[in-house]
This record gives sequence, structure tokens and C-alpha cells, in this order.
Amino acid sequence: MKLSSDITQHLAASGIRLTKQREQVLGVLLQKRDHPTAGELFLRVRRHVPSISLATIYNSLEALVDCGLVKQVHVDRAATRFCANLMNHSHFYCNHCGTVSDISVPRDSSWNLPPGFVVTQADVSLRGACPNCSKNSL
Amino acid sequence: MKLSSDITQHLAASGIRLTKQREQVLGVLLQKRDHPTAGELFLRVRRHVPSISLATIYNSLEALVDCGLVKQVHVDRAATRFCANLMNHSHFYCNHCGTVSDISVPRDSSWNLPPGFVVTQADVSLRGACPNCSKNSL
DNA sequence: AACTGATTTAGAACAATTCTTGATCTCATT
DNA sequence: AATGAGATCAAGAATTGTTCTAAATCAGTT
Repeated sequence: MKLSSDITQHLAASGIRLTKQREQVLGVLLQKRDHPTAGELFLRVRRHVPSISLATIYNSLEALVDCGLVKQVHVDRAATRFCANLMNHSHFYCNHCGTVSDISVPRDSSWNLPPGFVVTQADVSLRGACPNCSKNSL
Repeated sequence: MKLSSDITQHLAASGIRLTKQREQVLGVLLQKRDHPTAGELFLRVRRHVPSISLATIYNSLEALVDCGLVKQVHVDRAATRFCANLMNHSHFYCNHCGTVSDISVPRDSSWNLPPGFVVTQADVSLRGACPNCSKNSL
């Protein structure tokens, strides 16, 4: 597993130390982009670092989120999911198969808010049927 | 506390029984529209029905959500909040004072999804500063 | 090599929610 | 009014995802 210089720079810039554990967490997150939960990441990373603990997964994720390399995905109140897609995007949750797809984020201008509101973060999550499931259920 | 015939009809139509507990939960939710959590509702409703249990708050909310009279509001993974605003709307969470404001929902057309995705529910939550706080923090 | 602070680990603690069980209530039928 | 069936309620236990704590380990610096 090799991190792009892009990413290592990002890490250095934020002053976060690149430990074996963090490297693996990020690596696993980059490898299979299916928005895993902390628990799922734990199982995957453990294959490479058998001694890792769940707390370290959480710690690593916190560090990576803090330095902007990883984003959290919230769908309802289900377990937080994580993704390493740094593009500004939102998520689509399929009610049938449970997969989470990245989708491009709507134009900022589409929030027609009353005056005075200042938006710093927009969190859009859509639900419904993904292309696969909408095809099959017809 | 008197429920509008609109609402009682809605209840009857969904076949949910209007018990004292459910009536109070809905009443309290209609009375102060500040998007309380289940715990907050528990404290408020207990003033009218001292014997009510938290489990009943959850049960009542479930029934009311099922029949469409109440909506859940999710902001990150914090405790679920509830609101009785039946208009199609989204929520704005103020990072400074923590209040949740209703905002009108963006036009459906603004999700430009790849073909095949069928949206059944859109959950938009914005964060930032509400008019009050954006004014004061300058 | 010793020191300092950051990081890791394991498990305890926590908060929100759901589940379980037995008691109570409601309504329809007599 | 009494009965029975099913819905609802209350209390607390259980579950789940996450955070906290404390001790052990590690990395980089003197």
C-alpha cells in the first residue's frame, strides 16, 4: 500500500504523525470505497495489523477527519460511515441493498434561505433505489 | 390542549389509537416547535402525565412518525429530534446557539443524479450561523 | 541512553435507543 | 356490566455505537 505524495503532503501540512495504524486505516479506506463503518474498518485493518484495537480505529479516523483527509457520512442515526473521497459530494443510500453511493453535491445557490443564515456545511443524504435495485424491482 | 380536526382525522385514517400519552406527546410537540429530543419530550410530557415512561415516549413517537404526523430530524449522529411541521422542509443547525430552524426544502430538480437513481426521500441538513448568531459574532 | 509527549491498547463507561415482560387499558361482543 | 382479544403502557434490562481512562509503548529530541 502506497500513499500518493498528494496525501502525504496533506498529512505533513496538518502536523499529524503518519503512524502504521493511521496509514493502514487510510489505505484500507482508499482501497475499497464502500463507505465502511468504524467496525467494518476494524475488521479490515486487523488483517494487516492484527494487534490494532477498535479505539485506535476511532482515534485514527478522528485524526484523519481533523486534517481533512477523510469525511464522515451520516445516514439517519446509523453508525457513522467514512470515506476518503475529498471531492465535495453528498450521499445516496439505497433502501434495498444498503449501499451508499457518492453523488455530486447540488449547487450552493439552491438553498434559498431567509436572510441572515450563513451556511458553513451542507449535509445532503438522499434515499431511494440505486440504479441496480430500481432496475431489478420493476 | 385541543388537536385540530385535521390531525385527529389523520390519526383515524392511519388506524392509530389516540391515547392520552400520544395526545400529550403530539400536543407538546405542537406547542413548542423547537425540535426536542425524546429525552426533552419526556421531561415536558411528564409534567402533564407524571407516570409516563421514556419507553412510551419512544413508542408514541414511533406511532406518530409512522402515521406521518411527526418527522424525525437528524443532525450528525446526535440524538434524534422530532418536529410536527408537516410541510416538506429541511433543517438548519446553528453551530453557535444549537437551535434548529426549519427551512424550505430545495427544488427537487436540483439533485442532478446519474440515471437510474430513484429518490424517495431527501434529507438536507445545513450547518452554520443563524441570523441571531451571525449578527452578534461580527 | 534518558526524557517528553504522542500514540496505542484494552477495557470500562456512556448515551441513545430498543427490547422484554408483565400489567393495564380499550373496544367489540355478549 | 362481564368477557376476551389485542393494543398499549411502564420499568428496567439489553444493545449499539462511541468516547473515556489508564497504563504500556513508541518516536523524536536532548
